[in-house]
Amino acid sequence: MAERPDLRPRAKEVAALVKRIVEEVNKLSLEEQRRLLRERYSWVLERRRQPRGEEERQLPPLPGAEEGKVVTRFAPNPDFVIHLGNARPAILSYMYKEMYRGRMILRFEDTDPRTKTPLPEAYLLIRQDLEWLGVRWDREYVQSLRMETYYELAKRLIEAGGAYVDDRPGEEFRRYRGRLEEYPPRLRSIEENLELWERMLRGDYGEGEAVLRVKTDPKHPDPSVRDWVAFRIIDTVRHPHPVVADRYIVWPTYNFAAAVDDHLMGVTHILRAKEHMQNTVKQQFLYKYFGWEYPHVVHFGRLKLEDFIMSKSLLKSLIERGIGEGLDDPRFATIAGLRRRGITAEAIREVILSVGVKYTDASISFKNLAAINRSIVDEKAKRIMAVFNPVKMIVDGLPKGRLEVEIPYHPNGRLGSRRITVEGPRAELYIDGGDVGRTVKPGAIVRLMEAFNVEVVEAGPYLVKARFHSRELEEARRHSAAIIQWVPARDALAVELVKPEGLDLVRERGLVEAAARQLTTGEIIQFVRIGFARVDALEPDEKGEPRKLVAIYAHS
RNA sequence: GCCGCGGUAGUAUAGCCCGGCCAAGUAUGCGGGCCUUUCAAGCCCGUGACCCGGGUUCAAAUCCCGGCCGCGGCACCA
Repeated sequence: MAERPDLRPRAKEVAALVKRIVEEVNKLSLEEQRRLLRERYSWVLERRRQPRGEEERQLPPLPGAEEGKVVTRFAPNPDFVIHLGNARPAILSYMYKEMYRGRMILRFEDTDPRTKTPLPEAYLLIRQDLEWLGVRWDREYVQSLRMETYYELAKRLIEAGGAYVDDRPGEEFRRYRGRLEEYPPRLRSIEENLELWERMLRGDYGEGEAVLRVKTDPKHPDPSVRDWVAFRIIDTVRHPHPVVADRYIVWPTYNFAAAVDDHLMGVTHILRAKEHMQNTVKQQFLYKYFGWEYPHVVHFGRLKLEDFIMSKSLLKSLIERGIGEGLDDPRFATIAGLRRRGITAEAIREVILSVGVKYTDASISFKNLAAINRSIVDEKAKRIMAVFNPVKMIVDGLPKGRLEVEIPYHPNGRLGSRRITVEGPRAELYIDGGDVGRTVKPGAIVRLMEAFNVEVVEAGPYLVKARFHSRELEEARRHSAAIIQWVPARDALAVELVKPEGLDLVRERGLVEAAARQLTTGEIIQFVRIGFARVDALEPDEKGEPRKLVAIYAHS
């Protein structure tokens, strides 16, 4: 019917016909049906074979977007670093800009030195996080450096009769809420407003003593829309701004600054979370007064990482109380925190792309993120042997002399290899405490991965004694031997694996093979049979030699 | 409370605008198997969803109405 709309008026006839034929076909045997299908209707089979939904995932088109003319923006408040939730508008803005070969703007919205005091280092950290995410922008603005522009626009707005100075206490305004038309400040002349505005700028008013309000619909169903505040006074002597200190006391609110900037900067498409929906309504009043055209807006729901604290203020207070190691604590869902625990930018981009632009909130589990990350990291991560809660194993009966094995860093062989040597006839090495008593028990044949097989003689909690059994892998297979990782005692390096678990950091201590000395900070590796981890530090001793490898666990 | 927006498997998403190629696709998770010098990866099989109720229609995940549930906003925050 979808293909032949011309048949629709005769749907009843068609339905009857279909029914008859289906009955007829059902009378045939399965073999008969197959044969007929192959001989007479092979095109049906052809079509079936085509996989569905295999096309590359793409973002839905942007409303009103023109190739080469799209301008998007990401406008963070530098009072904190960005987290996975903020990454959504950032990445989507960037992807759409790329999709339409447009431009992207990065704008720091730092117009509240009092309750959302900007963090001086955040300006840089946010840029770094964005760059790491692969987000590239074309122009950059800082709102606190654009105050003169806002003042000028405010004046124009007053001149257009779109705003008035309200020098009464806030309660007074609220009292008039139902009959705003009669609110005395609202009735002031343009001249009077201009004069009062000049006095605000001059510093005649203190905090809370005067605001500039935008004249909106006094009967708007949402009371917050009614004559919203465009400028207020902030005592910057007491609350200095990290960029402009106490140079200004009259500050635009978010709705004024953002609205004006979006137009001035030529933004054509605003991609933002749905908590801003009411703001669109408010800002449109300004656009009407100025005779501007409002950009296209795309709203989407929140993106949550399950079991992670996503709230900025909560994260902030945790850090202030000294819980956590800072903005990049691996327990936090900040971009820096995720990076530090081995989540790649590619994985984050993929999650955000897969979540797309829906109104509904999305809650991603870490397992899900990990699955995506694993597929990215798997082919690049060196396989390294490390043992935790190490137990010493003494192997006797080895062939005399040097036993040298060359082990590739990755089964695909593309990551190079390292050599590990063992000295016969008696070797000391360490195995993972978790294996002792399980697969490593008296009488068992165990293969030390990539090296040789041993027969366990004694398996105590602190010492395992074993006897060399054979070299060949086939021999291990014949005995269905467990294959375990191990570390030669001679030049083992201390390792600490930090596992973020909820709000805890569990530290597991162990030993890692000597090759770990060659790793670099930031590298993502896989501890064989344990999981993926990111090298956080190679701590040196007094002589500058690596003393300990610190890695943060990512996922299995 | 008022205003706005949503509701497809455990999770995320496709399909909804424009009703019939949808007895609903994909990814991940989960269960099982194969393969493998890792408990990773890979391969195969299985699992499981249109919030509820009415209506329109030959035909509803898709359109309409009602309900329920969830989210967001209601600042001199952004």
